[in-house]
Amino acid sequence: MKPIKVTIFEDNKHLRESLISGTEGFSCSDALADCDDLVFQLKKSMPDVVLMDIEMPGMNGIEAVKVIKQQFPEIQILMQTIFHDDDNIFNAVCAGASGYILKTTSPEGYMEAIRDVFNGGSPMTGSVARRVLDLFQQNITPKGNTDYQLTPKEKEILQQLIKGKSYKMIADAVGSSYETVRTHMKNIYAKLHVNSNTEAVLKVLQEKIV
Amino acid sequence: MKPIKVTIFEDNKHLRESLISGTEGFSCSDALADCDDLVFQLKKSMPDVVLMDIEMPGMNGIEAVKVIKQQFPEIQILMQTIFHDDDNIFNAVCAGASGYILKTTSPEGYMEAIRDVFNGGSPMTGSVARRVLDLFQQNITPKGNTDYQLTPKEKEILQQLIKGKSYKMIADAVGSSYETVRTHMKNIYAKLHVNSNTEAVLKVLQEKIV
DNA sequence: ATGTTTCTCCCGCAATTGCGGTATAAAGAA
DNA sequence: TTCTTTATACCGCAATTGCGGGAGAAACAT
Repeated sequence: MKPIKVTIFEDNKHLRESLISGTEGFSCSDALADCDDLVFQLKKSMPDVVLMDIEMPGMNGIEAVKVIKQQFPEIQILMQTIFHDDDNIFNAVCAGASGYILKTTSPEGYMEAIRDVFNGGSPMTGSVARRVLDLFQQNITPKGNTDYQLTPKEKEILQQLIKGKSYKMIADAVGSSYETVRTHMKNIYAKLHVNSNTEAVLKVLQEKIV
Repeated sequence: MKPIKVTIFEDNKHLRESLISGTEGFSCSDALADCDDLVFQLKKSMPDVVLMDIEMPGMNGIEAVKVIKQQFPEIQILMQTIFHDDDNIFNAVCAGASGYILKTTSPEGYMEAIRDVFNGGSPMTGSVARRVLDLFQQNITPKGNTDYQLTPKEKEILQQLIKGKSYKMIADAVGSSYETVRTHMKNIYAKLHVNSNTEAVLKVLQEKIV
């Protein structure tokens, strides 16, 4: 088992450098006090995980996340901060950070979090998770308040339609004849008050019908 | 400080009932083995937090979440499960659950999680958080990773197309002839590798082109 | 000066779609 | 039982779209 290579961006880097280097299964590929030559440094050390301080001198930690994710999308980024500043954490998450921990976290917690991001997880506190969740739920549920009284079959056909299929393909997919699909489509158009394929697809996607 | 009122939905409910009742700052308002009369039961006990098992007899735990959130949006729901089944957890989160813990969680972990959801947090494991995060970032970021080399005019036409307009209407909108629009569309189709109006619209919307 | 790209426009033809009918059978409600 | 809804299926015709060409003008790069 190869050790997880970690690069640390932190003001007082020596604190955690020894911790990581001294723990089984981890290796510290680099420890930097600022974000100068960010890309160059990372190219040299090529870490699996970056431990990034949100409060950095010079380049902002969140800016750094953006740069890293753009240049090295495969590197997992774990944010750390002294404050429990939801806004910053939230921005970092949007920028591409995969997890977030407080600096008050125990050494074991640190290693656990690093292992978690490396394995594709996103360790974070409940309050951060909630903020992400709220925005997420808001985005996926713009409330299909309008009811178009579509029958099950009609919805089934619409689901195929919004995959970009033609009537023939839909007929095949839902097990009805081509002509039957056409009949259903006529009824769907009437119910949705549209008069083209495209309009129907747009209405379904935008109003989250089916 | 009033105790946090918790209602438990679980198969072997007695396990946790005593735990919650016996802990300072918590009270168990109810403990139910199934989701019969869900709304009636909740009206009676009016809990702050619902501890819901994802694997429930009768009504599915996720369905229950939907019902509860619709009827009592202020109740916080904490999911619990034996398995680490990302799909179910993910669905639960979409349905309105605010947090998620494994049943193997320690008693202290349980109380911590309940306190967390009550206080507006969303306790969850790293892997669930990651799934939510991924979908979230996908919906937020312009996602311009794919470049189809569309010309300005082609993009302009696509913008009209995703409003549901026909070629004739587009021609009018962009100030070109019907035939010109058709020519552009041909080129667009070739660049996007699609062969129908619907597919083009879907690709543009999904990949946030234009 | 020459080639490339972009925008422009037209023709033709096949396929698909939009819309108007008609019609039968099963299921459910009145 | 009769009426309504849903799903099934077909016909015809007009309009639109998809795809194959060709072709000119302007802008831009080499």
